[in-house]
Amino acid sequence: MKHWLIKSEPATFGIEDLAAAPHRRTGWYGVRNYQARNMLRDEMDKGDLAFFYHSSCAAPGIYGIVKVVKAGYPDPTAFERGHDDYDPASDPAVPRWFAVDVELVRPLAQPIALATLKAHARALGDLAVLRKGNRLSITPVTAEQWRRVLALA
DNA sequence: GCCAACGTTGGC
DNA sequence: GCCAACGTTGGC
Repeated sequence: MKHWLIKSEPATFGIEDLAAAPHRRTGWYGVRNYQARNMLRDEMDKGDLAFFYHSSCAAPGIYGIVKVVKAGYPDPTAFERGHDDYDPASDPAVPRWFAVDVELVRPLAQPIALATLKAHARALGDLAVLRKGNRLSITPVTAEQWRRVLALA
């Protein structure tokens, strides 16, 4: 089982939206970056766990834990004419963009602020979300990093 | 709003 | 293949 960190802007879709979703599940749609696409398509497996991270907000940080409940499949929004994430270059016969489904395991009673992660940067090693200029919306987390991050909650 | 970092596009 | 221009991300 692998571990990940996935980012979302709470103004668009936050941990509370996931908690309110049917079966507390959602399709992780709209990723339009090839590196992240490759992880969705090739590396994320059913059963993997991920930190749910809020970005571009007043208090960025980790707000919950989610589980991958469906491995990579073609992102349907790429084929929806008129959808914000529609990509006319994505041919259904050769899909360009992928998604997974995630389910909320639990929100963190005490979210882990980005500032807290930074304060423990040394112990967390090369945690991708702490890298300067990091913009990837999906990043891998090692088992050791996962454990150490959780210990900060 | 500012700015650094990065990805993508397109001319050559 | 190079590289400048541009758009986006995301913290502050």
